[in-house]
Amino acid sequence: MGKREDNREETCTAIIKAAEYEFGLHGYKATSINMIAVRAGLPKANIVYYFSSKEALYRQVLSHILSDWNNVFDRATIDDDPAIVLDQFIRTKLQQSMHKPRSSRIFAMEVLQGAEHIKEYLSTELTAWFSKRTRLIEGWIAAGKMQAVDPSSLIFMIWATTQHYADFESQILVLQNKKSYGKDDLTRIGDTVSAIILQGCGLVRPSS
Amino acid sequence: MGKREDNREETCTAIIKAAEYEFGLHGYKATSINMIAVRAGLPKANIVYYFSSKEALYRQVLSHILSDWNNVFDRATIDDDPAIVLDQFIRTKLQQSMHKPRSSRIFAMEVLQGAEHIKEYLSTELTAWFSKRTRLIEGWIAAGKMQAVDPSSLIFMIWATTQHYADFESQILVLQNKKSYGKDDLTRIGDTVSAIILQGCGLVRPSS
DNA sequence: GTCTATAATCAGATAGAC
DNA sequence: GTCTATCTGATTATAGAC
Repeated sequence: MGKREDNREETCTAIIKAAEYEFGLHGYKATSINMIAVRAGLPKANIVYYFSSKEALYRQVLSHILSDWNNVFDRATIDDDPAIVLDQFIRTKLQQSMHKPRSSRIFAMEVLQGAEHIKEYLSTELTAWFSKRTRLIEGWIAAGKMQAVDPSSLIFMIWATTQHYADFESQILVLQNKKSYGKDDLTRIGDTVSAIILQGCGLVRPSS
Repeated sequence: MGKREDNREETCTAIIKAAEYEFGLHGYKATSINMIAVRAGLPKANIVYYFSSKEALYRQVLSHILSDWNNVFDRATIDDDPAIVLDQFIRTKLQQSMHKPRSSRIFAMEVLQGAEHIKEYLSTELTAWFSKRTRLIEGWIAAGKMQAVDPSSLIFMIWATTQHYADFESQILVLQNKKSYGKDDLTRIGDTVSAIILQGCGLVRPSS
């Protein structure tokens, strides 16, 4: 009995991983249960057996991705230096984006198509996170720690820029005549993006 | 005969418009020919009659979108003021993004899924445009008109930020508890984004 | 040229053998 | 628990009537 349950868990994990891969490549609708089954090395009926439906599996994949999205920014307070926090936030996001591009793409496609499956997450968890962070930025501005900027636009700008490298990877690689990102790319892009945004908010980048 | 051809052209335009709408809402795969037919007010066989296949219609929609994408930036030269050009570029892109969100989303989904249908456009037209623009920025930097920044990252940053408002509209509206963008949003966002990016490049925004 | 009816294919989900 | 075979429905594309 113990062994069986272990197998079940392992199998489920393998299926979610395969599903994440395929959904991240083709999107929800264009991914068939069979594609996932082939990648997981299982007959397609097993997929449905473990996750009753394609949509249920997709929801599992989504929540698996969202649970992975915790940031440095989460723990920042008004006493912290906005330059250090924002720099870290940008670099961490960029790293996530370039390290797990398929997760980012699944999320992007979900939002692009109306975010029907994650409406609740957006309107509860993320909204709470977002209003805390905008208030923190307002606090920094009020305390004279940074220039007056619209906090929402600033956060969207950081999200947009960092996710762009995952979501538009195919375009970027063509334009730069590359096959994949290198380690130097991550550094160069991080430096540029962080420099522009920090300086744009009247902040000085930490020298570390 | 003249009348018939006129009708044909009108019908084709109506179909492309309907297709753009539906593809922009659900993406390529999740949009059925029937959805397009219903929106265009035609029987679905007519869609296939005018555009031999779903994919051919999709390609038409894509090229229709791409032909619409000319920017202020296109005509800028080294003698222009980078502050004015970049400010205009940002605001125009933002306006396009918020005014035609579905076009932006079709393009985004296409790139997200590997850009198979527009590989040629990316590697010819867009690559040419891109290398011209990066060289222009390098020229400005060499001429001391702006601070040294990585030109590619700067362009990607502007693309990412401006498109974000179309592509992630559903997320943004939830987070800001709105039903749609207002005219004031366009102004506020344009001001913030332009201010951060220009200041981030060591430029002073034109006062107009 | 325009549309109805239909063929051919492929998807998600189920029933039931092992 | 695991897998094969099958059902049901939807989709693209075509054939052919008007």
